Amino acid sequence: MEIKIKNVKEQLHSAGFKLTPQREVTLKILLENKNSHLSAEDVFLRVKEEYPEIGLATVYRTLELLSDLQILEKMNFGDGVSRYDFRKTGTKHFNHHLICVKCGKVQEVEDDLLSDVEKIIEHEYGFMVMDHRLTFHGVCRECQLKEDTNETD
Amino acid sequence: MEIKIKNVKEQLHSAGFKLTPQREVTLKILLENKNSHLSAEDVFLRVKEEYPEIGLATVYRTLELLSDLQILEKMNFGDGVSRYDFRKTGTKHFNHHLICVKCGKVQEVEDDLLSDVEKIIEHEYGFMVMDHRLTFHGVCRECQLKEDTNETD
DNA sequence: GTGTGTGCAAAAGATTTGCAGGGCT
DNA sequence: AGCCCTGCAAATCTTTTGCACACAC
Repeated sequence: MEIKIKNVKEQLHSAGFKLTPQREVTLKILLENKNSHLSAEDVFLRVKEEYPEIGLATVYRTLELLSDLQILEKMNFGDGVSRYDFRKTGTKHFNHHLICVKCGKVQEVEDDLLSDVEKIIEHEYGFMVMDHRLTFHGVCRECQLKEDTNETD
Repeated sequence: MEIKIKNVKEQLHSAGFKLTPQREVTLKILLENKNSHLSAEDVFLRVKEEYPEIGLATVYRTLELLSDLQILEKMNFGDGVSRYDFRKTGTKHFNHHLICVKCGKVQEVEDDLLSDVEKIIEHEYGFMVMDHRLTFHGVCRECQLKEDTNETD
């Protein structure tokens, strides 16, 4: 369940790559911000605090490498930047996201709610589903409460 | 059901904008390529054939304007470019997309398959859903047939 | 010494913006 | 005249790439 750096190190080695200090710090930051869907820039800034010599290109290369190895998932919420987070292993990596249009928070939904929908797609459209992305835009619980209290919107 | 330029013209006027020749050609191209999910560049190149003086910035501005007016929907399939298509009016604009990883074709699913899922999200997560994006990645019927015939992949 | 990985700077690609000019009212 | 709209070029932003150097085996 828990992702460990040691674990990733083995995956890197078995694919012929090394766990360099830069990659290790990057991984550490990602582990500390699990489910935060950081952008490359976000990761870069945080890694830089701990490893100031790092270059943005290295962060991009690391994020791409880890995505290729299916350790990270690269996703895109339509705001022009790619965001990265650990790919869930147990759940067939079928996560959904709830994006609050008020506060911008991104919340994960780990339940797989789409198996029925997928069956329909496969039967009705003859489309063999390999993966899916589901994003809901709306207002999160906290912002709904805030709105009720403070009607200044 | 059918979108007409005249109709859009009225929407523009009531919002204080004009239907310029550039905007009209852009609309015409979009109408001719409904459900094709053209990128700004795609639209630009096609408009240019008919209206060579147009600038790319104008196309961007038109696409943004029409998206603001909820005539177009701006979407993003994670390939780094925004794509545009008419927003479906009848269907609560809840369309889903099937993206074929073999041939790149994007197919529309107009059925609303998510009303049950949405209820779960609202009840379980207290999240007020306003819109959603659902994309399936997989292999379309045609490419599956091609693969069966020609096992050269 | 061969190869991988890095930092920097430059390049590339998509989109936005500043500005002067054009047309309509 | 005033205002909206346009084309062009420049600017911006994200991401990728080229290159020389460093480090490991």
